Amino acid sequence: MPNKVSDKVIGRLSLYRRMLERMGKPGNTASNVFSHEIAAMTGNTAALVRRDLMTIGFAGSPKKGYSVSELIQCIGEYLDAPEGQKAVLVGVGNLGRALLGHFALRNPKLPIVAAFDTNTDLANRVIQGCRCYPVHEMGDFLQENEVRVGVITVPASAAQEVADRLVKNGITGIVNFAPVALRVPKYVYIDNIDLTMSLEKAAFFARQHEKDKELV
Amino acid sequence: MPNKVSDKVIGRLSLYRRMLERMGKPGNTASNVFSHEIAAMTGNTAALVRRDLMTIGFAGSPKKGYSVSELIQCIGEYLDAPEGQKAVLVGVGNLGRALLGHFALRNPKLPIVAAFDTNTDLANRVIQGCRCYPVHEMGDFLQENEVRVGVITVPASAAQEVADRLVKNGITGIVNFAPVALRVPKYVYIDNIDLTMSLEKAAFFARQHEKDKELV
DNA sequence: CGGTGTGAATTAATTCACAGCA
DNA sequence: TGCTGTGAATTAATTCACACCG
Repeated sequence: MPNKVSDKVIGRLSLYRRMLERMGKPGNTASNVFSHEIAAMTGNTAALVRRDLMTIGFAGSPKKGYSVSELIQCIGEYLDAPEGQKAVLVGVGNLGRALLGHFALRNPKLPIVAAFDTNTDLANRVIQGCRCYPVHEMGDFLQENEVRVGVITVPASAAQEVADRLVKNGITGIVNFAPVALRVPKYVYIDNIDLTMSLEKAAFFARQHEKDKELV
Repeated sequence: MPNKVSDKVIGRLSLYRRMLERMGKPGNTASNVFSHEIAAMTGNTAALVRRDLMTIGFAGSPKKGYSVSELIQCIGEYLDAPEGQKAVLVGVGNLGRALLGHFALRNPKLPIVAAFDTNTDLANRVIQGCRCYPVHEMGDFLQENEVRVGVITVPASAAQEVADRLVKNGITGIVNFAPVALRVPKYVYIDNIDLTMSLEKAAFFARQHEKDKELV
């Protein structure tokens, strides 16, 4: 049904949800929010928040705003697979381990069910609550468990090969931390996270913005 | 000079450079590239590459394309601070450690010169080649070393406080891994990297794209 | 030809601005 | 009054398409 929704909208919805869940935590005092409040929490404008909610067909009332719990549920129905979705991670180096810890128990609808590495010493060890397997078992595992989401944290030199194997075994969504442009079929979604690029951008704009400092 | 260049252009330039450096590595056989080759390496279109190079005023020749070494140098002059730039990292947990390893020796013009953590057990330990200090020494360190770039890898609950202290002590560019919208003055650049969002996006589009699979 | 450089056109993303509602 | 929902306008990002060059 949700035909042609942009990457950016999906990203923001994910963020709205996380912030709303945090809101609901302590005494759950506020059961309603206004678009400008969501905007402030997430660093966006109120108009953009309303647009985003429009695209998932969620309506509020001018008087009370949006129901927090209903909105969380609506975003969940939109974003999550009803029966949940399994993900795997490939490359259990420093970064891989850190991410396993990071993702563990984050979204119960989207667990990382296995990790793979060429280092056979890791085989069957459990890291951050996630069991590791040797890479040669990856194909079978993906097929048997119908995994569709993969995280790549191997060195750049191995990333294309890993991507090829993931795609061959049914993965259609990838988060890639290796600094290479992976070549995959058009139907496979890739989100590239380039840490070096991010640092270099921050450094560049740190210099740019420093000049404007006094003006503000 | 470079007034009003977008975040995206800067990001791509950083990526072009990295790919070009990789090219130049082995026998340095190819000393020239065409825009469509850069495009293929980085997952962009040739037209976009040419536009980006236009914005930094780099010209090639129709016959030979662009000189690899000259282009690397030109991008460097554009992106890097001539005398280099120091960065720090705050929050030496799993993710922080992994990033220290990742950034170590990446770009010699942009070293991570120190890490900070509330855990005093880490004080003066050297992790991934980077010395750790207790957070209470952060302000002085930043001032004395004229640091302008910071990486935040603390838990969400501590991120705003850390950001405030960074900004107060002169930081104008931040890479933020905590899932919160940091409130900072307008002149401070922030790149938010939200790992959970990335995973959820990949999961969403994995499902979307699966439907189109046969069509491709 | 097979490139580059670039104005013009297009498409995507965001904001404006306002009617309508409780 | 202060919000939502949304068409229209605006702004940003990318692609088109073509003159020109060796």
